[in-house]
Amino acid sequence: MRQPPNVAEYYRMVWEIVKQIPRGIVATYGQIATMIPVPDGVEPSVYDQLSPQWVGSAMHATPENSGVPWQRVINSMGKISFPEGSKQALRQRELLELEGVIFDDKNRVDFDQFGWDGPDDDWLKTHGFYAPRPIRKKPKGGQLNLF
DNA sequence: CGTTTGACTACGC
DNA sequence: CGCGTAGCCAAAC
Repeated sequence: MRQPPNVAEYYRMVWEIVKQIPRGIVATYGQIATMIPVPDGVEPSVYDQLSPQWVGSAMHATPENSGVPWQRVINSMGKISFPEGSKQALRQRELLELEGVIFDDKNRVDFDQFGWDGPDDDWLKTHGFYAPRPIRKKPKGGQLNLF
């Protein structure tokens, strides 16, 4: 399945979540997927496996001028998921760099520095989404929050 | 109409 | 976070 059962509904949820990603921050396809409840009729194992691609499809289908910051969603390797050097990849990178996101010499973004932690619990509760799986290994800003 | 191709990720080396 | 591949299937060629 390259598309979820309820495409329109699923895409709507994806876009709603992506709109919450702050400027200068990036999230992964899989991260967005884990925030959305498994659709009825879909096996959880199947969902885990295909949902990241569904999110990718949702990004592909993002309407222009919809205000959805599609450029802030990249793959789990911290890279842009368009062929390197392609017009679309350059476009996405340009948009992110304008927001202050930095790419290393291997065209990767450091999640410890720019990774998203997800919306606040209040927003998640209100909209019925789960908190995303942690993408950063180190605390934000590398600060020490040990009391 | 058969083949290729995905805005992906987890997993095994 | 190196590298290759399975898993999935609608849609484009």
